[in-house]
Amino acid sequence: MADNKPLHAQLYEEMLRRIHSGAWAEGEQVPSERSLIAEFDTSRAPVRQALAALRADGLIIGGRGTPSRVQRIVPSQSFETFVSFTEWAHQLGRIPGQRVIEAARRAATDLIALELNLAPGEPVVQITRLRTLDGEPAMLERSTFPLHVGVHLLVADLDAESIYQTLSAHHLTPARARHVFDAVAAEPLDVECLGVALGAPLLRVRRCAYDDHGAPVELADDRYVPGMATFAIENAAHHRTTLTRVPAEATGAP
Amino acid sequence: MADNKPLHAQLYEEMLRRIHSGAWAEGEQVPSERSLIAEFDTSRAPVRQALAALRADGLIIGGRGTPSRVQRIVPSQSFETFVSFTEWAHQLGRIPGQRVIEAARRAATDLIALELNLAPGEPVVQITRLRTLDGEPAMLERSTFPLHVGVHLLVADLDAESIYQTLSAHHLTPARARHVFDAVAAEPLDVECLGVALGAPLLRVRRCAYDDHGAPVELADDRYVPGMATFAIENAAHHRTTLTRVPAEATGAP
DNA sequence: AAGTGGTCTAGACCACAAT
DNA sequence: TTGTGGTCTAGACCACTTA
Repeated sequence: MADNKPLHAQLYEEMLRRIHSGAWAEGEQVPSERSLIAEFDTSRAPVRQALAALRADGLIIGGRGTPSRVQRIVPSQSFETFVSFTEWAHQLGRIPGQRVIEAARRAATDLIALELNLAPGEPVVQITRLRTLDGEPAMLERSTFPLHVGVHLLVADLDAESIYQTLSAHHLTPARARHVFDAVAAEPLDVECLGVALGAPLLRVRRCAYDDHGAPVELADDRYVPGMATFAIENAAHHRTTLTRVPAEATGAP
Repeated sequence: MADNKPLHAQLYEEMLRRIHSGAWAEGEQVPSERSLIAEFDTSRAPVRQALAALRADGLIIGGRGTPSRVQRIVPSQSFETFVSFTEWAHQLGRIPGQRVIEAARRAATDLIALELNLAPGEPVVQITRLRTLDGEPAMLERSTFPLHVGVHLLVADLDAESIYQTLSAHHLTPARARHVFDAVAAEPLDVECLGVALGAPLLRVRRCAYDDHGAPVELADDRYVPGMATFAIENAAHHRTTLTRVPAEATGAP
């Protein structure tokens, strides 16, 4: 193991391995802090810091008199999986597909310029794609990119490649995103691509993604066919909230 | 100040006050840990624990050689504010309202029994309420409670009181929740209560809330009028994801 | 009564950024 | 070089749960 990482981070990774390998079984007790201190021959702070990280991940619970227990093994989706439709579908074991409806270069409207931190009228690249799951229409994606980002996409084979992957190859990986959820009625283009009735309800997810330095990378308007995908949030008073995009059938018990 | 809270929690609250009051101005440096140790006449651990909590809330950033700085004053919503419509409206400075459409005791359907971890046919309490913001219809809430929870609600004045508050008074405070988002077409009852057209798109949020011990407390189906409220998620590769229910006008830049 | 996690003290050394 | 936060040690006492 690399020695450059802090001890608590190494302990965290080791504990993660033990949970995923089943050495620390789901529902069973985690060894006591004192025994972990003895095993790793260290002091209490790094052990507690590692355990706190597991706790924040929702992987262990309990305490206060009782030994901590392993809570669940299925983790929340990574940022990458959450942001990228392609990654998400692959993780589910389903086949993502896409068909480019339009890829255009045009001048930014005032609203888009504001969100992307550009001057009104500056050129942007707009790409409209139909996204499918196992061949069935699932979502219509309207994405807008600043020109310096979009140029890489105009020359890419978007019918075969993930936008996320293409951007990553040019060191334009999104590092932060804001998603806003609401419902809209299907417009004519939605009707044509998604095969729903005019005015049918669609789940709209508007996304603005930023790079490492906080510069806007993408502005998107995704419209999901109900029944194909939903979004789930688990949040608790005491630990980190987790986010998942889920196939619509799985409503999910505790 | 109550003395029963741990020191780090008291420090956290005091620091929160200073940030909200402007004593620690946005963008400015937070006093150094050493000076805070001196001021509060304590040791480093509680001070660092309080600062770590602020950091997890996204209220302060920085470090590693540089002093920490106050990041933003509008924090993400607490679990309580996120879960409770009433709390949320109050925090926005808007006036929440509610009208009970129905409050009934009936037998659980198979689906509801499954989600609430009851036997099919066991009694449950179902409450349908219209929620308003500044007098305008905003959301139709269909909640189902296990009988031992719901009995407290059947005798409460739900037109005046928050369900969340009523439950808290009986030590039934939700501690964990799962929210699932999708879009649905307005049904006749939605039309009647919310004043939208039949088939109009509504943002549906299905919620299952659990108490401290993991026992289901509430199963809800909330339908929001587009334009009255949306939900926003900020998620980053490296920080905790934050969740906010926002008035629909504010799309929000970085 | 014994064991657990929660909290706190009082030090120490480190990497890093600004001066 | 100085000050910052990041990490770690080696103790201690507490509240709580379980047996």
